[in-house]
Parts: sequence; C-alpha cells; structure tokens
Amino acid sequence: MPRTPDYVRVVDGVTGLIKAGELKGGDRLPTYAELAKQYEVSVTTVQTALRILSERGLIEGQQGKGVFVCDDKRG
Amino acid sequence: MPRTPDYVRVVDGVTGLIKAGELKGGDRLPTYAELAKQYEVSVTTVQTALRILSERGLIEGQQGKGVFVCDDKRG
DNA sequence: CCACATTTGTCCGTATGTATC
DNA sequence: AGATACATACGGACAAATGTG
Repeated sequence: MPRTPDYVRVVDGVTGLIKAGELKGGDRLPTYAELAKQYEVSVTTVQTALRILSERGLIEGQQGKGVFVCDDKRG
Repeated sequence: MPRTPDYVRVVDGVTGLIKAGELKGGDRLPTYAELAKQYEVSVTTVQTALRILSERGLIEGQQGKGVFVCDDKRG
C-alpha cells in the first residue's frame, strides 16, 4: 500500500474544507507559509497542491493578496 | 504586457502537438530531459507543465516507462 | 535473484519577479 | 519604502517503477 504523497494530503484537506462548506466562495485561504506549517510540509509542496486546486477551478490565487475560494458555479 | 511563463510555453506546445494530431493516443512523449532541452528550461519546469496536462486529462505518466498521450474520449 | 541504467514521482531549499497593502 | 504574499524557475536529492542483462 503506497503512502499518500504530501501534496495530495494538502489537496484533499483543502478540498474537504471547501466541500464541507467551512470555506466558502470568496473566502481567503491561509497563506502558503501557514499551510506549510499546518501540514508540516515545505512551501514548495503547498504550491504544488494549490496549483492543482487552481487547475480544478476550486481556488484562485491573486498576487499580493492571497488565495481565494472560487464561487461555486454549480456546473 | 506580461511575458509568457516557460511552463505555459511547454503546456501550449505539447497541447498543440496533441490537438494537431502529431501526437496521438498511446504515443509516448519525449522524456523530461529531452523536453527540457527542446524548450530550454529545467526539468522542474517541464514537470510543472506535465502535471498540468495530466490534471487536464491529456497525458498520463507511468513511472519507469514514460509519459503517454491519453486516448481521446471525445467527451 | 541481483545489478544496473533509465525514467517518472516526490520533496526540499533558494532565488527572483510581480502585485498588493 | 517597506512588508507581505503569490508566481515562476532552478538545482539537487531520493524514491519508485520498469526493463535489460
């Protein structure tokens, strides 16, 4: 049984918060540094995870401001 | 006018080959190292690009073997 | 089975750029 | 000007899977 990669843990964790409604459209995520600390991974790994979530349309990064949950388009 | 990031050039380049039919379902892509050389970027940047294409369902990596174009599901 | 080379996968640290506050 | 925060890019180190001999 292969172990779950760290970046998948982050992807799943953040996705779970969104799906559970603990993070709603427009909400700001913790910063890279905070997420890295929470999951005990490097900032690089956090970025990998967030890039995937961004590609999936769940979140959107805004330079200088933060990373935000996208509005649920229910599509 | 912001300049196009390197990884986007790779994403667009490979996507173009697939869309144009020069790379068909089941075909193997060049290795990381070869793509890095072709686009004059680092292997890390190639990996970033291929991760995106994988997330989009265009390609699929197989450890020890290579990266392959997914069968077009026409969906 | 073992050794080796090849290739993709994961993870880290760092540097620099860009945008916002 | 400075602090904060995301974005891009690189190099290195290992791990894991595959194929060959």
